[in-house]
Amino acid sequence: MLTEERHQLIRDRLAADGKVLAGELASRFGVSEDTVRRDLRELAKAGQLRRVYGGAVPSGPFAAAPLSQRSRHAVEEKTRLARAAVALLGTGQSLFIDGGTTNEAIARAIPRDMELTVATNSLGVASALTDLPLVELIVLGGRYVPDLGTCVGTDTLAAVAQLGADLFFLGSCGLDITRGVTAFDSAEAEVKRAMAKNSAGIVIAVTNDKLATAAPYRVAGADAIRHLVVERTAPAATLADFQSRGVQVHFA
Amino acid sequence: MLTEERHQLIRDRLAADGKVLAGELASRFGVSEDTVRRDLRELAKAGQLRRVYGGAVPSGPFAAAPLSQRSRHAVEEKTRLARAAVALLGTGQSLFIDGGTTNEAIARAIPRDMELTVATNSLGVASALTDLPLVELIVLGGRYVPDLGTCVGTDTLAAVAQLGADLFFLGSCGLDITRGVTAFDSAEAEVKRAMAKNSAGIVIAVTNDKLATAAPYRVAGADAIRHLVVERTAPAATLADFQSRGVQVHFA
DNA sequence: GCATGTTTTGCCCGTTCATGCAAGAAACAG
DNA sequence: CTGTTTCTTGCATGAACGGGCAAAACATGC
Repeated sequence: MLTEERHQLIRDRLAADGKVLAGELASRFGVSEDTVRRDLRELAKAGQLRRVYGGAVPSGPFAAAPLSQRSRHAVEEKTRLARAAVALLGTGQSLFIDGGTTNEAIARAIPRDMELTVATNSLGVASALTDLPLVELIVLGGRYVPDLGTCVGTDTLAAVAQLGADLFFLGSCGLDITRGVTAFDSAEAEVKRAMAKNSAGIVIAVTNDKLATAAPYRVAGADAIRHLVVERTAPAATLADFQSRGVQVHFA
Repeated sequence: MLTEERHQLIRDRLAADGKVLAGELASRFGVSEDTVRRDLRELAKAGQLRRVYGGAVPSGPFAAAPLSQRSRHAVEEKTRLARAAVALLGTGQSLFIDGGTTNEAIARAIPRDMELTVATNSLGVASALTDLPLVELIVLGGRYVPDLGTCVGTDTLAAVAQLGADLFFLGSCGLDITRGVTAFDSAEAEVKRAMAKNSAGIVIAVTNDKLATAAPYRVAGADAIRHLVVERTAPAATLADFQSRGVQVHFA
């Protein structure tokens, strides 16, 4: 039984059943579970499946949920980031919040007794805020983009143009000291630019994997950021670059 | 049974039924209730559902009422109504859908392979539609009203004015043969009127308790309704009144 | 054929993770 | 207010995990 042969069978079985179990594969292939675990580890590294305790599940296309599941560590890390980001808020402020899982975590981290006015084009953020009695919520409508979980387009831009905010929580982007804040989608970037233009300060909370990466569309320069919320393990050199541009860095 | 697998099944069931019960899931999965509770807690932490006493409901505006209040009969009845309402749809049509639990049930009942363009001011309806790959979703933004679960105001009206639809699913209102369709809120009624004006036909699906009741604000006359979807147990006399005004009555 | 280096595999061990159970707290129903 | 159900927390147990190691299988060069 060749290694490559096993890999192909695992892929097939995953596509057919939607999951595989390490123990089951071991007995089916006649190899030890350690070998199967190694196979799964390699396939996961290549992005062909997602490793979970006890086996593996498909990655990507099968993850139909808009708030696609991330690893447990990522969830907790984002929650920590969110708490630190919320600490920047003052009662009575008005905010723009756009899309991304980190921004959704921030929305969930807002305490119930905080009075705010929030405008968002993210359905996830909006849903999280509907529970909060003291938050005045303004939904920025438009054409909904499933991949982003947000609304974009001319309608969205028109709605943003009529509003102003103290802070703008800018999410799910690439962040690079020279290229600044960048987005993966043209229409998305346009909305972000409009929000940035109409707010007094920009807040960005990112996990380490987003630091020092860049996407095609430019949103704002690094010096436009007022607050940057990062993990404690973020590389100090990168942070120093941002700080030299006047960015205030906060640790989760 | 993989933990991840249970999580996916819980998400699916929640999307299909609008609720899950801890005990029921435990026996279905063959695990202890503690494990199910842990699953629900994790999913709630990730923002994928909202935990309530006895089980969980979808996150966002669905969750306003505790589980006890959403009686089993009402959920099942609304699901039946929803199926009958969806039968009125044709591929490629464009729709307005406004708020209300019945309209949310209708949104959830739309099959995955149906191609539609849907504009809605209800966050609950929008959330339900984000899963559907062939639905072009337009979110009608504006000031969010927690009690209604919908957006209203001038922004909403402006967005509606730019659109047209084949059918308008008008929800959560009073219905009376002489006073017609009525709403509880002034701004809400205004949005409903705008949607009615820009659509070719109005569809109303109601449970029996909404028949022959009226609210302060008038939306449309009884003869403006094209399709009325009701329970099998709806009083025949009332239905005959509507039919004499040219309303097509459909039973769930 | 023989020696050598590489890859694969199985085993061991300390660690992490999922699960069920028990006890106390909280929420609901009557 | 009282009893019951459900929930959370802590804990113990067994399964799954990753890393290290050595043997086996394989490839390569002489």
